[in-house]
Amino acid sequence: MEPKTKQFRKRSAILTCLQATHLHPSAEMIHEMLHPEHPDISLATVYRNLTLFKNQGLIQSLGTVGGIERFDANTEPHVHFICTNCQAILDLPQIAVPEQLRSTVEEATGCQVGECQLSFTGICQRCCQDEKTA
Amino acid sequence: MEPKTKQFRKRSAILTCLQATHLHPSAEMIHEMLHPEHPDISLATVYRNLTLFKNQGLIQSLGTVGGIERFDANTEPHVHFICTNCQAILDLPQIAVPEQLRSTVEEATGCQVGECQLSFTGICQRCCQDEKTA
DNA sequence: AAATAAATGCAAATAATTCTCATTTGCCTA
DNA sequence: TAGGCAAATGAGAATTATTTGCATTTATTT
Repeated sequence: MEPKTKQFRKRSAILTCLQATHLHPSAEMIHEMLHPEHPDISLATVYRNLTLFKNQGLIQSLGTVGGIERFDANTEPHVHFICTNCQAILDLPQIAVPEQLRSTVEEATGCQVGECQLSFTGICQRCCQDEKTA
Repeated sequence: MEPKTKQFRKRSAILTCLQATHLHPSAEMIHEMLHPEHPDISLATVYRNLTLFKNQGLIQSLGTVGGIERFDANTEPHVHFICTNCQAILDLPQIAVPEQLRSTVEEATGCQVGECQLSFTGICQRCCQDEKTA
């Protein structure tokens, strides 16, 4: 569903790229992934549109890994595994986010809870294998 | 328990400061908190020692909030609330970390799980009140 | 076609963190 | 006690992810 006008071609490309990948990429990763098809998209535009999408609630930030912010087009609450060796971020659809805790937190603290993030860190399967080989 | 030698006075001061606060501070916050008693501790030393403590497992990083890394001397798994308005980080001792999920993750993915982080974001009680007042 | 508004590229600015290197400090040994 | 050594530190430069200013392009509207 290409946008009718050319006005948002680059913007759409950025969002589509993020929606199409499992990599939970950084701005620069997106910029590189787009380069073959859209070599005229600048890194600043990627950053600007990611900020825009974030404010619109179209995407979410997963925070920084190794000092670099990572993004996810899946805004449903779900769990992540972060490899501290290769910086890969994997979805863990096997694990449920304890959504019912939201109200527990609100009652216990008087805070107004928005998001809930659950993530595990460690060494991913691929890196475990590579360690053995090396 | 002041260290026997003067060698680690500054290092100890940094760790003690982090252990004594609930604020989950950044490097700069620690630097400022230390300033009255230790005006001769440089920010670089705070950063260096925090990195050291982290590698030694004496403290943990909570990731970045508003682009700034925050630290916690409590390395036990526990849950946090992060206020997206004032950047405060609160402990949520009322909520248990789902530790048993660790093995679930390992079995489901073949990853080697290290840490588990559960955090809620939203508006803290104080900021909720301030909104009404303003 | 002109006017207007939004989107973008480029390069400079920003800011948290890291690094370099000279200096200080404490410890160990002769 | 003096001298040597290694670790720790301060100061500021360097690094680097991200943001911003501004001129230009692009699309829409009149």
